[in-house]
Amino acid sequence: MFENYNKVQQAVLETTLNIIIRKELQATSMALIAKESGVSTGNIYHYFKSKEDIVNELYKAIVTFNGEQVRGGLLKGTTIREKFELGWNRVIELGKQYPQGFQFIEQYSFSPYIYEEVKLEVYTGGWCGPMNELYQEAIREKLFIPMNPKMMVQMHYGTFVYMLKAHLHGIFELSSESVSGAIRSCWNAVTLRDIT
Amino acid sequence: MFENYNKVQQAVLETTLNIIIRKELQATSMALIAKESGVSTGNIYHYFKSKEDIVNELYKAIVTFNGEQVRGGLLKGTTIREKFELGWNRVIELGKQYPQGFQFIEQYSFSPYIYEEVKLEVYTGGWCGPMNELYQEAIREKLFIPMNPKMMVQMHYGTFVYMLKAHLHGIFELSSESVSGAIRSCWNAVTLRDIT
DNA sequence: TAGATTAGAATGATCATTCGATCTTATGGT
DNA sequence: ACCATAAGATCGAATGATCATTCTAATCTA
Repeated sequence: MFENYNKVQQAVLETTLNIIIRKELQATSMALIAKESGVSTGNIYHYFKSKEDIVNELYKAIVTFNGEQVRGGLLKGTTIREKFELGWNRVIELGKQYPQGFQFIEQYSFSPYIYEEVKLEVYTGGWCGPMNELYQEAIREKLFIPMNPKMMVQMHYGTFVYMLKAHLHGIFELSSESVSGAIRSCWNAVTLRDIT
Repeated sequence: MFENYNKVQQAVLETTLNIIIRKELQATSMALIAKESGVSTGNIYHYFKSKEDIVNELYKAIVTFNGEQVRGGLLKGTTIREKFELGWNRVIELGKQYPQGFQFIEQYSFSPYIYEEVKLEVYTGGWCGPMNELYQEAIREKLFIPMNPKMMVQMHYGTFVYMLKAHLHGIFELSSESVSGAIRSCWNAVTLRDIT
């Protein structure tokens, strides 16, 4: 997840993620990050401009990583349906595999603490664009109902986010059958058919 | 939203909500709450045990209020389909009408800052229980596909949460047609039919 | 005039950030 | 091969600001 950073930066980013999820941003002090990461406060400031900078870098790293993974899934598919399934599958897999990163993005994607410029930079390089295009194409081919494609993507993302949240909070288990069932149900929700 | 509190408490809760949404919890200082609410710090501590207490009380107040509204919608309907539509409509209306409350709950429902006991207390008095039962009934009557009802409710809630989030961030407008379209699409996603 | 309410300065803790010193590493001259 | 030296990396104590909370005195109310 942090391959593009050096050892010290990796330690700081990983530790910060860990503490934020465990104790909230406001309880995440530089002293604590220093202690848990094994990097002195002085040295942290050698690699990061400020605390804000650490958190924004963390955000950037995770969303970029997720974007690459999901785009990879989208490219693997050939038909629209295949791309749909592979793409969303990656989203869910990422949430299961990196729960802390998932929770962090969930909590901070709408937070004023993350700079607008970072959010934008990351949105364009993420997976939303390609997914929006996929939906657009599906509408053009009369496969999906004529709804705002961006809205559909957001809604489907919300579906999986809450499925993952509930799973991470132990409300229910998430078998591969229930995942594919959920994806299929989303597909059904937006494909054209006669009954209303 | 804060009918059960006195004038001072209302001012403090409203101001706190406002600042938290604008500036994050960590930038929400008692001094700022005092200044913006017109209540001195000393007096705030006359009505609240601590800062944590204010935030938890805020959480409780909003979720309780939302719970009452949505349960009211559920009771108004007679058929399952009507209850489904009226219930989710209330959820969306609440988000549109009280965007700050909506955002606050969204950000803090999974935060360690809110006591587990408050989350639990509020969950039982909220709308999740009645909605779960509605889904359970729909499954029993072979109207819905045989999926974990709690999971379905979470997924549908996520759908509307992200629709609202995108709307609040100006990605698209939310007409009453697109809202009812979204609800219909959720209904279609889980009702039984022949095509896969 | 007693009790409840309000005010805001005082307190002590904690925090982000800075700074000067020490340690490590890489380089180049002998 | 060996050392001198400079540049970068690391450290943790010091700094000054800010914060949650407390306390005492003032004000209101019934």
